[in-house]
Amino acid sequence: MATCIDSTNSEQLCYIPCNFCNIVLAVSVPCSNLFDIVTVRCGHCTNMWTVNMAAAFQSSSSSSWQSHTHHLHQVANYTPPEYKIDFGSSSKCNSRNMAVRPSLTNNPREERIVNRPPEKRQRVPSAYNQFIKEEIQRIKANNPDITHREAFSTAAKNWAHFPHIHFGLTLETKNQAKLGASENAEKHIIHRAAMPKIKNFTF
DNA sequence: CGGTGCCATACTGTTATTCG
DNA sequence: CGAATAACAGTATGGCACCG
Repeated sequence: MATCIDSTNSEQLCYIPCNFCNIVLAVSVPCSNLFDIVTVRCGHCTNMWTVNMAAAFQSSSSSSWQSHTHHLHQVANYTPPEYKIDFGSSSKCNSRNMAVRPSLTNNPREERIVNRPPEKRQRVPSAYNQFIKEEIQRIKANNPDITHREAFSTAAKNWAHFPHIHFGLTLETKNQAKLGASENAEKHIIHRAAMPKIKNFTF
């Protein structure tokens, strides 16, 4: 049924085919929920269904993994407009919105040229966008009285001060280059436990 | 007065354009 | 043709202006 691949230490990227439109959704599932029953909503057809993540995990045997590898590679490199998925009925992750991508296998280069809207471009939110979104929520949760402007500013500074935690992207190179500089920003250290869930987008 | 739309914030990534 | 530069879109949301 579903196939899961390694994403980060805290989340697992799973590919779950939609029961209704057969589109394969890339779902980022927290490791704590990997063996729960979660509700998935297809961003393409908007239908919802439940997925037993434990069964999904077991069904993704090593034999089937080979046959999926190529397809998943295509999924991972596809950058369509974002679809949302939520775990509405899951008691453990009822408030999370997950970014998912339908597994259309269009040529990214071709889409870049052909599917360009005539006026406004629809773009997939970058890692920075994701960071800001979740960081603002976190800051406001910690400081309910803070203004949105201040929260936004703080989130942006956190991003600027911690390039090495940018969702694990280019971790190795940036970390080496900016490790020394980041030491000066020690006072801004964010409680890692409170950090937004890192999504290892592979666009 | 309610609904709608725009702007502001910081910053990055993508795309288009220009120039050597 | 490749590099450099500019413009724009995206993230959330409060506040303000405008219109019916």
